[in-house]
Amino acid sequence: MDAAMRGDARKETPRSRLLAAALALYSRHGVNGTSLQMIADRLGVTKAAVYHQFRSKDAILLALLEPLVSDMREVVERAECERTRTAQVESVLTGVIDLAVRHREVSALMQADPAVPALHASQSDSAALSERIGQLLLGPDPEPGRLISVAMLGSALMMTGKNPKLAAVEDEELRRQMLVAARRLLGLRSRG
Amino acid sequence: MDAAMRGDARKETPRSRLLAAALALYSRHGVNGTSLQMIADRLGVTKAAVYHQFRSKDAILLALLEPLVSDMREVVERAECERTRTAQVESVLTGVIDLAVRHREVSALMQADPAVPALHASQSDSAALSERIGQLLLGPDPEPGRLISVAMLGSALMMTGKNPKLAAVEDEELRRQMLVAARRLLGLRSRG
DNA sequence: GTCTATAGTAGGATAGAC
DNA sequence: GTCTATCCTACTATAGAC
Repeated sequence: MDAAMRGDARKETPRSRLLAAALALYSRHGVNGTSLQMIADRLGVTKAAVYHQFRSKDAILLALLEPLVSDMREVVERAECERTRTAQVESVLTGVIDLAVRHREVSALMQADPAVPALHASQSDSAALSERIGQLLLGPDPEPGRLISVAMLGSALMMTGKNPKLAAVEDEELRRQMLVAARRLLGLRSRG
Repeated sequence: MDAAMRGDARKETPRSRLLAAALALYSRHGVNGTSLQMIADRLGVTKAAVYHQFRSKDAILLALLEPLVSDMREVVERAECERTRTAQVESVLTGVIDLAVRHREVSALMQADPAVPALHASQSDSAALSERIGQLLLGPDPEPGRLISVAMLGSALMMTGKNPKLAAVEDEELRRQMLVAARRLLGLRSRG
């Protein structure tokens, strides 16, 4: 299996190639800045061929987000089962970092692209999951300092993977360093 | 002077009202997701009236970014004059946080909207300023851990002000708490 | 400074042949 | 699964009246 397709596709299907092309363009130009014509051109086909794979432009975005949303749901549900605050924070922190590193580009897309909330308004709702993640990190009745640290952490975790300077950093290394930095940001002790 | 217009406009001109409307829509829907019709509708006028104030859609975005870019340039140039690494980091950190708080929505727009790099490719170039800010924070020959902390900090600083949960937080409080959190993230001692 | 009207283009999406 | 051809809508932008 090629290294570039880890995690998104087991086989090189027309569908998976289309999704990869769309993700690259969405990351660079934004969803609203990318036309179906641009996607088709990148694949060397016509728009009609794109419509054979997906019934609409929204369907492409949904398909791109689906694996991330699914992983987010799993992370949130697992963390919410923990019984101490410390364990909840620990669980959600490692879970979100893992997911942000595995889905680097899609995470940034979900965090920053205005087309995502517009789409999920009537859909499976990534916003609610982000909200639950925030609550887990905040805990009950947070001080302003905590509120602000957690807000900063949210942007940092989801957006960092897209940074071109980190493109060459291995997943494992990136995960480890992000976890250390996130603990510092929240004022947690590094685990011995 | 009304509290809502601090920093962007001394008088309530048609131009300043237009910029405020555009910024609100750009923040919510993205630049590419906002049409001139939407801006005109929000002001209760027609598109032609918008074109009387700005010759193109790009010109509106440029006018919105200009005060932030100008402040960024000032911050970078001041920091680059400092002679010790510690003083450079201190200067750029306080400067960027101050600017990110004063221009909360525009900062997030510049950081996250794909229309901004597309525009500045041929313009005054905010990308080069961001690059210089990154260099000041990184220093020469950074370890991977530092590279990743600084990448996280960059997203965090520019995006945090847009967080709706922090809308009620006063500028002064937000600035102070962001500075404390940023120091923790970078592993700096709080100033005594 | 705002309007009506319109040009010219590009967008998402569909129909039907191969 | 990909094509050509087309529909309809929305977009940016301009011209010219008030």
